Amino acid sequence: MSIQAPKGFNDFLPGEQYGWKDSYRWQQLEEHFRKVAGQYGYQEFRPPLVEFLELFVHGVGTTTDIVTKEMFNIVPRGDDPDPRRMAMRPELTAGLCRMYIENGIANQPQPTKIFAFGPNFRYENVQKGRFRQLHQLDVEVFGAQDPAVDAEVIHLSLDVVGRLGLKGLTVNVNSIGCPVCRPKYREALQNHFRPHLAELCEDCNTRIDKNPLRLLDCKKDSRHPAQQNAPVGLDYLCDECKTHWEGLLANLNALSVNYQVDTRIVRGLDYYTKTVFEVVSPKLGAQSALWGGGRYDGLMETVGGKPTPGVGFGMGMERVLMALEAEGLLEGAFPARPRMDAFIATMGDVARPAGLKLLYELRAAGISTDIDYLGRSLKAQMKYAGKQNSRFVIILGEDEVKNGVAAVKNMDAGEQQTVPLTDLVRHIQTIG
RNA sequence: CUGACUGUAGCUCAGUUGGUUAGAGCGCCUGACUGUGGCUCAGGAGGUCGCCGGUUCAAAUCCGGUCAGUCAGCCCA
Repeated sequence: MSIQAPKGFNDFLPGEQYGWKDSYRWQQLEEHFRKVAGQYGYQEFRPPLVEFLELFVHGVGTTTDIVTKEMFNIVPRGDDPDPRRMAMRPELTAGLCRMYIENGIANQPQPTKIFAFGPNFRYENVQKGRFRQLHQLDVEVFGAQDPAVDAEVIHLSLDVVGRLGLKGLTVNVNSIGCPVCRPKYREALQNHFRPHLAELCEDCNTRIDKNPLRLLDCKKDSRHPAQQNAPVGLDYLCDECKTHWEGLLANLNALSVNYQVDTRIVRGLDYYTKTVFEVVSPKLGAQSALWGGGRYDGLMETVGGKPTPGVGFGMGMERVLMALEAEGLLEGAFPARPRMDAFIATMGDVARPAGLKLLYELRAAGISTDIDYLGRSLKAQMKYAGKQNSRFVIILGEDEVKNGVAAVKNMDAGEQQTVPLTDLVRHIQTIG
């Protein structure tokens, strides 16, 4: 084997045989997302793929796995006067906050409703549904704390996949409070788990001081009795968070969103406050989360902006496409590749230049057209046109050129007629 | 990083208890008509059997190592 793609980096090629890696399906998923987000009033932001490392450290959180062990770092050249490290973005939210601050978007009409999508990079152990270059569809709302916005964002995310036919998903929601109430809950968790530390795993022993909420989503110790009767975060919410939580549920009910309250989801990113949610599919194996998100009212301040509430989600494009494939919905979700309108088959040295001239005339008229570049026989050109699924084959030989006509074969009907060159565009547009 | 499984043609895979020029299907190219696709038929191109070493008269096959891939732990999208 010669050189291969790096581990966790996928190739996307055109062709249905590539399944969820079919580049045409990716193109359609992106267009679909643009359309749905547009209908909800969201506008596209395009953050760079690289930011200063500092932004992600502050934005994503110093205790997160993403920052502590999964960052693709970029070390500046030795002769670069700016010595700051940069990093490939591991997620989109931090960069979007930076854009919002740096461009003074807060001075535009609020709230700011953003969609974005593209590749993110995490130095992970590769597995089914988990890659080092992963793609996300992302939505953020800055500048509104109304729980109706949390509900809108959740509804939007479900709408995106719902319109593609994906069903049987579980929507888990929870509230993890705010800087006012979370310390009390953290303390309650620490007091609850501390007596059992000797029986818990190494990670849990570290987490109890750094991030006790994540004791709850430890898989190793999930069956430990201390997990079963652990304090529930919802019981510790302050008045403001409690009101927000109840408002969220009321709004979700009003929108007929089918959700489950799961008090164990806490999310792996530090910036969340109040609402957190996760949507999982039963069809994906170990990496079952299709998307997740929540509210992060403190994030904008953390990365250097004025206090601004925010809520959003990141949806895994690979996982959505894989779930569609597992459900047999890939063909149904995305229409078939558009056909070519015409293929020009020429014979001989006289017809060739005439064919090339015609090729560009048809293209200029908006007719998708191709021609043979391998000097093949007429038979082989016909065969090739058939494989390309062209609607028409325009045949040019010496006789046709001499008479200013072309033999036009309708490949579906198998019929052929003689058409004046001056009438070709209209002929194809009429029938096609 | 740990564990399990897997590496043979572009793709999906056969390959017997080690034995001569390593096979099939699909795909690709050419021909069966000196100007007509899909079907059929004939032919062709394409492989240092992941790599290195060992055992043997002989290794795709057995052994060791190594690299790569897949899935799982962990974590998340």
